[in-house]
Amino acid sequence: MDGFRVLDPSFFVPERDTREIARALLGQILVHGETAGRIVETEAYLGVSDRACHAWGGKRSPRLEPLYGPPGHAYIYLIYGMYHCLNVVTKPAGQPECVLIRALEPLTGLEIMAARSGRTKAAQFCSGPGRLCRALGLDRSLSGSSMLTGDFFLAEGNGVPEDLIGSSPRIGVDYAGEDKDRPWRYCVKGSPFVSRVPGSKVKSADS
DNA sequence: AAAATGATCCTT
DNA sequence: AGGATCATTTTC
Repeated sequence: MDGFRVLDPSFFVPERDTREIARALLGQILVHGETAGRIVETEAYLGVSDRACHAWGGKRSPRLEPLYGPPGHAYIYLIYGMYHCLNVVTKPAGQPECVLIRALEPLTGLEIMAARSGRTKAAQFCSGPGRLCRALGLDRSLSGSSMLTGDFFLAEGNGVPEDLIGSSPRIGVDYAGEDKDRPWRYCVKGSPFVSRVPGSKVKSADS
């Protein structure tokens, strides 16, 4: 049932730019227990100099500690009192950069995802950061854990060719001033599993 | 101690 | 367009 191979730690070499990692994560696989999906949408958050990043200005708090941890670790937080968002730390400890995973194409455990989400269309199970955490059963108890080992991990996929990757401004960061329009959101072009089609205001996967 | 605030999603 | 819902942060 498994057959997923954990992503090699060299994926997170220190000199690799977080935006490049965000692009390279497209087409890789996110696994938690019996559920798994192919990453089709990501956003890069560039640490202390990025006003949209939680660690902007070097801010620290107990919630943010995982973001200052080693690459390949998860930073998961609760948003709006009801949804969780999953980020992958991209840089060595002390350098708080990460990639927000925004959407997956469901691969395994479809019935579990359907039950958790209360939905019937697979295109709606994981099309959004809150949705995918709900469908995979992720919450902040997993924040700070490594995603390069265990039953919650990143696995090798086929990647996505450069010409199939689109970029657009990040979602929901209007507070970020001069950084709010930076095109650091990446989507697999034409994928029906992304949260919103770039350029459109409306959710793509909703009926 | 109290108030404000979300890297969202769902319903009207 | 507005409400749900609460951990975390900010303000008093």
